[in-house]
Amino acid sequence: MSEKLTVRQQQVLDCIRQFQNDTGMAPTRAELAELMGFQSKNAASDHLRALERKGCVRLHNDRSRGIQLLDAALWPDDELPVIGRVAAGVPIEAVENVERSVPVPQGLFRQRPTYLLRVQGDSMKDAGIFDGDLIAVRKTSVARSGQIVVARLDDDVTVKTLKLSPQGATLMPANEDYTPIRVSPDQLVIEGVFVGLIRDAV
Amino acid sequence: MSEKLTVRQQQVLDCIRQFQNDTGMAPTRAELAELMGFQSKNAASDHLRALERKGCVRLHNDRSRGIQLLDAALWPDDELPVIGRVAAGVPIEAVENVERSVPVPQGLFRQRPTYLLRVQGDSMKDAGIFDGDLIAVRKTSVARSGQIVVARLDDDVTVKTLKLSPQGATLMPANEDYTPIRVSPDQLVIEGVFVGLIRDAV
DNA sequence: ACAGCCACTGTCGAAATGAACAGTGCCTTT
DNA sequence: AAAGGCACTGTTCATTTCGACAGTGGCTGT
Repeated sequence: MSEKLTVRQQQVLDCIRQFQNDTGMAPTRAELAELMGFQSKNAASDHLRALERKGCVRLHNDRSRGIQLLDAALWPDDELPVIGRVAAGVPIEAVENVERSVPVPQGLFRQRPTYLLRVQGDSMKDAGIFDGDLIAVRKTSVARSGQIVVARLDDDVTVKTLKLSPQGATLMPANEDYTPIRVSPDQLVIEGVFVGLIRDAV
Repeated sequence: MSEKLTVRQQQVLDCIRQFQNDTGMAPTRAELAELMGFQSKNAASDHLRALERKGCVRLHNDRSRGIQLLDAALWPDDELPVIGRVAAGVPIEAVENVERSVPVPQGLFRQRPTYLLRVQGDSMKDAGIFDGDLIAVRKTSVARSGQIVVARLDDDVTVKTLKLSPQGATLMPANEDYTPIRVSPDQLVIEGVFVGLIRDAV
């Protein structure tokens, strides 16, 4: 996107955000200078111009407190694809699999998901993951023991809790009607890790 | 919440919110008058004073654009408040209860939620609602049997499945360690219905 | 060495803004 | 019938606020 901010500029931006959070309005140049400890209001002006140039902020000419935070630019909420049924042998993110797409704002989940996956079956119901739920998945090929992962097993995509032990890897369901699946490391392909869940009530 | 607004006052409030959404700042009295079609900016001033008196807005003296939208009026288009701990006796949406706010895009849930509620306890774990989850709640005072509702019982807020029968209402937990709660209709206050869920993995 | 960015101090005038004062007419409640 | 809230018009005035101009010193890349 735009240029990187200097440390000072980031501080100024945070300061503006804080002020706006507290008072519901943007600071004037004088207030900003006061908050940042500047002797001159022009220091604030300079910073604002820099922030505008770098695309973080929009300044409305001749309007008091005319500082509009362009957080949309900083935190773009892109549309994430919803992966429905995954066809055998096809990469999980292939277009054929995309059911629709949903806007997911930055910050909704602490870890940014790469895509959403429509859950099929209730093998994870004791972990609160139900048939039809959307799970937010961060694409990665490594996972720690205990994480809920999206794994591919012989062209089949499944969601399970990963257990790693000296004896090998196990994919644990969270439903007593299902049995754990032992896998050899070379057979197991991690597609991503579970970072969140979205459920839509009927 | 405080006093009811007149139609005109509601229009003014909406106008302010719209302006703030578009420009990132509150309107001046002159701008507000222009937007509302007033010939005199004092008309805007009068409305602002009324809105302040009714608790919808806070006016910062002698500060330009010093209009701070309060509580319910504040909640911008797609930012929903997250209600954390609910203090006894306090309306559920009171500012004191708001933990933070989270952007929730239109269309993420089929029914638009009014707010998000942080779940405490695991009384609904068999329904896939876990401790710490955020549930999306649509504010309403009526609910159908079988819906998951947010109910208030003697200053206590609880999430349960509502069962209505000729004998009365029952709040059903989804966890065998908890027992159903029978309530008389006059004792039961429905705060809203469950329309969705957001979970953030650690 | 010199240009260019960064991070400031200090001053000034013009435009933007809030707030107070003085009215009007229409309601509703008492 | 009087009182009070609501919804405005119209005006003036003190402040606030922005934006432009004039400088300083440090640091970085070329």
